[in-house]
Amino acid sequence: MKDLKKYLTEGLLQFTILLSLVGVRVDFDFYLPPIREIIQGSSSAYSQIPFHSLRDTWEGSSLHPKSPDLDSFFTAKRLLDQVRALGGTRVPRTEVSAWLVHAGSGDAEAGSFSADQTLLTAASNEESSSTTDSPANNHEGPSQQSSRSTLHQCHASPSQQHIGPGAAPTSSEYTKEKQEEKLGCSPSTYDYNYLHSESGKPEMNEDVTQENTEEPISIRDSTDIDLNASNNQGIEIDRNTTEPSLFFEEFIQLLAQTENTLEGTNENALNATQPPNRMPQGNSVGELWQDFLFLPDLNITLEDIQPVSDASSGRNSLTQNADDFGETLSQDVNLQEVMFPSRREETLAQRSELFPRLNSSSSSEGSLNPANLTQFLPTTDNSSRNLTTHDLLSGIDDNVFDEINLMSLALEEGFDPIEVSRLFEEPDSDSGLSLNSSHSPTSVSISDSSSVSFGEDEGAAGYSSDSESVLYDGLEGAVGSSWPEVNKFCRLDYQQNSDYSDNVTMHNVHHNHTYNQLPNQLEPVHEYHYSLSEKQGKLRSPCVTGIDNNLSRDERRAKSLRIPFTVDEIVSMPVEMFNNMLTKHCLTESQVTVIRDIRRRGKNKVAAQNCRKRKLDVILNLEDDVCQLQVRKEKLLKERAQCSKSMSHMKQKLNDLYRDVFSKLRDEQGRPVNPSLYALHCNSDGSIMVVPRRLFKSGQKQDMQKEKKK
DNA sequence: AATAAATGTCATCAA
DNA sequence: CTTTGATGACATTTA
Repeated sequence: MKDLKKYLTEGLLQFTILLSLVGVRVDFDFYLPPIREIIQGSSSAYSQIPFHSLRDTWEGSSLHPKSPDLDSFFTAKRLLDQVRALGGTRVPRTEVSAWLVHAGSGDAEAGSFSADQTLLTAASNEESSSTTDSPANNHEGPSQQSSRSTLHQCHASPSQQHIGPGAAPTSSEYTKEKQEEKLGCSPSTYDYNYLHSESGKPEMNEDVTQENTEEPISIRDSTDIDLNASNNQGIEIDRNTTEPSLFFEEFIQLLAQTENTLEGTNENALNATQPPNRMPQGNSVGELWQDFLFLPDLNITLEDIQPVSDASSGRNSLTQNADDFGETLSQDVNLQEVMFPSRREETLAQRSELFPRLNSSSSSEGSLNPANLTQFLPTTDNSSRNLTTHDLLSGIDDNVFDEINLMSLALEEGFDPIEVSRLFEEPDSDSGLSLNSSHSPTSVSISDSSSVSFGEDEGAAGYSSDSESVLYDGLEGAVGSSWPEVNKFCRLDYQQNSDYSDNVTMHNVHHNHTYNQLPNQLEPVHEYHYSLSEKQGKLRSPCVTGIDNNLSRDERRAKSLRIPFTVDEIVSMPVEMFNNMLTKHCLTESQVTVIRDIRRRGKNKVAAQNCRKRKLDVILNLEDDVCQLQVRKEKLLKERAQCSKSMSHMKQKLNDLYRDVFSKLRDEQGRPVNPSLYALHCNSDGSIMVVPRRLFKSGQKQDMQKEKKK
């Protein structure tokens, strides 16, 4: 029993990791510059939120705007476009989220479309039906339609929250909105359906079906709405930006629920499963993660999960979820084969490359069976996501898993950065894992550490000598590797240089300390390294150089001084913690100096980024103002021309009238009145008098004088 | 190799 | 006094 629980828990953990990772990538729409501007407005820089701290938070699981993962995003986007081009039906972008979540949904096509089918599965089935044209999918029962209606609702509703005139929240506001949505502002039906159908409890989904069938919405409705919504970028964007994180969080909750289900009984699961909209206030992703990670004995392998899913014939109650899970897996694989048979092998190959890393990074003693994992991985996506994340999966490299492992480790340690750093300092510890054991299980730690850290071409920096290898021994991961940014920087290089670790083994590092403006503060050994590195820097292999570029100078400096903190930690930690760190640790003077420099520079870097962003915003705003003023000026000029034209017209008419009046005027003798001698004077009371011009002029002069006096 | 843009860094000021 | 953010100016990196 407990083993089953552990297996499933571990499997779900891995699955969640994959899902969350994929979700992160899908979230890239958020970083499309124009779209982002639409959402956040142009004043995001004023939010004063350090980018790195934002991305280091759970909320900031979204990527840094400048993250190199944008490449992955664009790749995924291009692939998605290809998918759309393949199928006759154009896939709305909204469906991407659904596909991704489908990985976690219950048996997608295990049987007929029953009431317990998840809404997201329904969505994915819709896609598969439209793309593969499977006959089975053509028989769509009312329950499926109802599920789709739910999908439609949950997609439309949250997006509308952001739609509105002038809806351009700043980044902080945007984050707040996301949090509000996560806390239950999103439609309850959506959360309810999603989570309960995920748990695979038919009795729960009956309610869902009843609820949904009240308002049956056809599949096409959903699609049409999505397509229409694509005309409105706001809708589309919001959907893409809010849902992935939502799914991720809910998935974590689902895992906890699954845990409860396995621990207790099935009937308890119903009670334990609460509607997501009643999610406790403090149930942040981090807490959920923490709760999850505190579950005992997570050390299981996917290999162990496989028998559970294979036991579908048994169909006992405890393995019900696992059964559905396994069926989903195979189903997804089949879908992939149907849609992209040519890519099947390629994808599998990439995944099998991935597995050893996952294996080594996920559990020290666990041995993942690539074949099993191959079946496992596709669950994170279905047909469409296989396309969009074909590269993404390859992008989910060891670094990502390492990050997660580091985070979990950190959580287990109470997230004490010091403790985490100590973990990193254990050369043989798999918990140090991160960059070490993942990409090349066979390589030794030293070689890996060097592979990750060295080779920046910056200035005179050079890492080509073996003499400093001792300095870095066991420090891998201590600097800049436990946070997403650095790992993401490293990712592509890992992918492209799968065998490079062997090469890198030969490259140990020298550090350039000329960067420091106060070289006298540095220990003499560093000066020595600098002189060496300057000479040998150009001799480094391009492979190492590419990886080395991923570490900043400060990171390398910190590494060289054996500073047991990451640059991000040093920069982003609060002042109190920072001071405590300086006092509690026996740091040398040079270390303290470097740490302070790192902190100062890191802070200033963020400040400079904000400042520049702000300046750009100001410039853009001024340009906008100029454009608006020019438009207004042209408009005023047109108005003036119009006015002068009408004035001349009026004058003409007045002259005509004047002449007409004088032509009919006669003096006492019946002679016509000379208009050059007389003028028409309009009194204030509206009466008109014929006044001799000299009197009229003198009267005008008097009026002028009076006005001047005033 | 030259160049512009982007980014990092330092000095300085103000809060 | 220290810390932090903002910003101009300069340096360095990147495209």
